[in-house]
Amino acid sequence: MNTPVEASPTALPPSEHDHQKCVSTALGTAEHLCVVRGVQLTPIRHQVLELIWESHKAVKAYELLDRIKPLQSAAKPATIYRALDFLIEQGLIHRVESLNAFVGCSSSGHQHEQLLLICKHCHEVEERPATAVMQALSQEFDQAGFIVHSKAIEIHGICVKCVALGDD
Amino acid sequence: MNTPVEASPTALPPSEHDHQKCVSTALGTAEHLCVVRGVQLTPIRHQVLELIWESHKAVKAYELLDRIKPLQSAAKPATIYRALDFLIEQGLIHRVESLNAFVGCSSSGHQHEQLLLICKHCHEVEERPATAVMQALSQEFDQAGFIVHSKAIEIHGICVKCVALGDD
DNA sequence: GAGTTGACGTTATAATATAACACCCGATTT
DNA sequence: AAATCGGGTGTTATATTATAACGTCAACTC
Ligand SMILES: [Zn+2]
Ligand SMILES: [Zn+2]
Ligand SMILES: [Zn+2]
Ligand SMILES: [Zn+2]
Repeated sequence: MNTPVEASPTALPPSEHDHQKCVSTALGTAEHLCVVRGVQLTPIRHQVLELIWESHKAVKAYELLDRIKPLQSAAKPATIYRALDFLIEQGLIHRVESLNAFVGCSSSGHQHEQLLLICKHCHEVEERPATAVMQALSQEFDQAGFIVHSKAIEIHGICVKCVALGDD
Repeated sequence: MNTPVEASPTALPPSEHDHQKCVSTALGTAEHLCVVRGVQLTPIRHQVLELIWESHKAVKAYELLDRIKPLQSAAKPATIYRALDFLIEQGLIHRVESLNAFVGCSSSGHQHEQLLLICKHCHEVEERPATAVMQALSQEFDQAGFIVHSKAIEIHGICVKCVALGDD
């Protein structure tokens, strides 16, 4: 019961939802965390984060490059990759390994390394804490004697919204 | 053979183990499955599978390309990627998404989409069924209304062998 | 024996990512 | 103030990973 500020950023992910709120919450949290941590959310980094949050879909690095050029005409691959590295380090975005793409983290500052549910139809990515899964995983690691550094749990399929639409 | 055909292919993964047995079991199983399925384990595909099984480490596509050239001097990227596509389709290898690399499947023909434990120190990949985890996952998907097509569960850290050696 | 299919050869290029070095600027030190 | 330092960025080049497109050949089929 510790954080009043970051109540429930994007509990429901893709639906008819107030996406402006997703964006403003994500950016607000990011700004706050960076101040607290004494790291710089520079204009470039902020813009990249904003571009990533334009939707709940995972975005490719070169797509971001194209989209940031109107704002940063000098942008080159390194520009984007450096911003992405920063945002990942700060836990503000996730890299989706199985897509070589990036998606906003909807629980920045909270528990990380959640499940990613990736819809093949609408391409949106839903993040879920899945505590039961994580507990089972911990037991598995203990059994295996494996010391975890990081997890990538990426599930591809059809999201509930698209299932409802009959797209499978 | 003194054991039933697919008894325990590589239950223990990286240790002082009879790796020749890993290899011959994997290749034998592959040959058998391809016959049963009426698909062709051509020389190129067989060689690629063999090269992948040289160790329990995940191997890069271009590494395979270099290593197959002595045998197939005409080999080009497409040669390798086509063989890899086939082997993945047949469930004989896994693509390790977070490494852009490939590793032999130690339970070909059995249940798939297991946990991959990837050691940052020795780079070996251990595959585990982790049934408790998979059950918890299924429940999670039911709750989310998500229809699964495929899973990539990749855990990075230090394996039990390297922990024992004090490398963490 | 014409048509179809699957595997492979070959060339080219696309897509993803990093290395290396230079410059700027603001903060700290002298 | 001058020197120093570090973080962020600009810039060029290159490395790494992956696919597209088209041709050939051999086997199988009708
Ligand atoms: Zn939203
Ligand atoms: Zn969907
Ligand atoms: Zn072995
Ligand atoms: Zn290890």
